[in-house]
Amino acid sequence: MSDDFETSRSKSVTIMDVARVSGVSYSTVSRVLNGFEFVKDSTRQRVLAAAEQLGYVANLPARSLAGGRSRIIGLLLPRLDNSYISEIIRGVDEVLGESDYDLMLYTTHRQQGKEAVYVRAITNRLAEGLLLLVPMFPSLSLKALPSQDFPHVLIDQSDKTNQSSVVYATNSQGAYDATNYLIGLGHERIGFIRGQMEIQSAVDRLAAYKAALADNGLPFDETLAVDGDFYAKGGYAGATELLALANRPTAIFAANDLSAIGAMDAIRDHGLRIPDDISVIGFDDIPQASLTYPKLTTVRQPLIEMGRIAATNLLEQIEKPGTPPKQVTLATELVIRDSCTDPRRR
Amino acid sequence: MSDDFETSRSKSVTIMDVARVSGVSYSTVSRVLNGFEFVKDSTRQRVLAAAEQLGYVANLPARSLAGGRSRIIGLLLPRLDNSYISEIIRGVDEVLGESDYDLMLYTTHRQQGKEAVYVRAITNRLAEGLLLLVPMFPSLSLKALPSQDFPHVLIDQSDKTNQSSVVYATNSQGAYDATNYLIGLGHERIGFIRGQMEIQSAVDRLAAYKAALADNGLPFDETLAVDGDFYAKGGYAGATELLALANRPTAIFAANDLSAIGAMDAIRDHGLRIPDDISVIGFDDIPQASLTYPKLTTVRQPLIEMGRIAATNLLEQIEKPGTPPKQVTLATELVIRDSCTDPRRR
DNA sequence: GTGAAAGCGCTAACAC
DNA sequence: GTGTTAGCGCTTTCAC
Repeated sequence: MSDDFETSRSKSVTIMDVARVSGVSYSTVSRVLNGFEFVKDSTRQRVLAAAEQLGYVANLPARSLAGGRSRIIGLLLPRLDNSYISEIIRGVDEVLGESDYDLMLYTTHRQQGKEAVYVRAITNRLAEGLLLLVPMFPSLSLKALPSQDFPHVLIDQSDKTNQSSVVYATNSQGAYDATNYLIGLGHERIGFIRGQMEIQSAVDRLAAYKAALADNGLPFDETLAVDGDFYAKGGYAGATELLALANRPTAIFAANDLSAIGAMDAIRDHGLRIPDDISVIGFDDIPQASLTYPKLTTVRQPLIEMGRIAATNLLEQIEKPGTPPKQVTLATELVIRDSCTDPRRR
Repeated sequence: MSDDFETSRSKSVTIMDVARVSGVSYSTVSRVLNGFEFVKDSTRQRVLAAAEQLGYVANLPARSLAGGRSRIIGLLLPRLDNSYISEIIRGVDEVLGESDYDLMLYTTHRQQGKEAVYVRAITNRLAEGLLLLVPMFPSLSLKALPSQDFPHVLIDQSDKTNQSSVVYATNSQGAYDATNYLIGLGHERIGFIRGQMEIQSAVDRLAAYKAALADNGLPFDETLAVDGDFYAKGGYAGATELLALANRPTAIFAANDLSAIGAMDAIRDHGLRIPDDISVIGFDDIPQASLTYPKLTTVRQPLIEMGRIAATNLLEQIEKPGTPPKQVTLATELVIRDSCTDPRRR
């Protein structure tokens, strides 16, 4: 009974306990635990042994508060409900798994605009670095950093100021390639389902679509570019709008794969075949893209790699203060599968 | 310049600052910030205004250390690389998003066996509660808890001791239903691709497969139950093994959808058609399952719901200490799509 | 090399 | 109702 009480309720072991057992002062224990160099080897061994024996585990809050390293990095993102984000997280996690940093995950949910509050909470002695996947208004988050020097990386964002490390993909080139591919196939009326236009990649992709049209001497028809939201639902609605057009398009370029998947559903619900009646192309190449039927042709964005690079860069900033911000832009790649064909073939 | 310095480098604002500005002691500030009742309304207003004006943000480590609420809950899981896990996380996140708890995500990666260390680190004043998605050796993690009373929930795990809150699905019933369905279709030689047998659900599913066979007077053929790993790779290998059999099965029941997807690839690579030549059924109903071609028939496990229930239960334990552990088992459901058919039809 | 002591920002008795 | 005070467990000068 009393034994039970001891085991379950006894306060956790602190450096004081380790100090007592190993017969040194607790500041020496702290030194050993932090890998401080100037400690006699025999003392070090003794302390380590005592810590091991006692099952010592550092109290992170105490360490953080005292100005030590928390070994926590924060990841701020809007939500978790799509695999575009999951893929990026995986990349981050892979890198963190090899280092010994832990991940604090913050999702802002619908609390849009709350980013600044989160940023301040995370950076307030909690995390040593921050990964920002804030598609909407990155500058708001940036301004909330305690200083421009606070280690941070913006993911899927390009930077106009060169003040922050960023990881981005060639959204413009990718969207240009996709449009060009469709045009090359023989399409002249290409619908475009937009992403959320508050997001930079959505803007870039739409602009590139227009540019490709123009470069090929094709007119930009306002009615062919419809609203979307980067989700299947918006893709469905957008495609439905497009299909209702008197002179409907022979191909649809959805701003991302999720929209494309929604669009495919809408097309099927209208009794049309893909790609025979209408071609569909997406963007991102999320894992689902290769499983759809027909398999979705899309523009691959190296999501895992983006997460990995962002994390690697962040750790570098943390380990080597003063490392200048780095802007990385990764290449996208057109992945041709089965959802597009020559419109004249039908 | 000096202004810049001020904004970016100045120490973060603490309750001391708020106290000074609002002209009260800092313990009063603490009271107001913690929603303590016995504070004069006018003081409360003054403090709140000062906090707002100064842009005060709580220092979490300090609060935790002082014994206050960290409002962090930990989620310990093996890895992030499949949507089974992503779905559960989404459920957790949904609930947390409505409360004001934040999520600390720990992935043990390959560091198998390290769970205990993580558990102790997380529970050591850092998090107020812990969600455990530790398929392998749950008891190891459980033993590392500071006490049995520490708020925690085991996800996708059933509990023999009734000491912990758990959320599980009816794996046995689900696997039984799947096997029965195949038998009802007319299959007599049904291959089974196992999951990792250190995991309880893998064991449950295999046992139920055997039970269904027996209940239908069908023999259990050892060579028909092959190794798998709950991933596409293992599913591919398992199916390949099955297809090489002299008297190969007419249907394959894969222990989860990822394995089933791998199996489908193997089947196609062997030049066979699904479901005409061979039927395939999975387990989980991850988002990809409805996108495969043909669409995968599977046993649906309510993953998001499991995450949601686990989080809800955890918060309840935190808010109302003394709440007894709760064992929740959710129903699985056979989702019939297009990957299975009558073997005599071919 | 190692110990002593201050303090990180906050909560929670305890006074008044 | 509100102020005073003692820690929470740790890092980090500063002595010796």
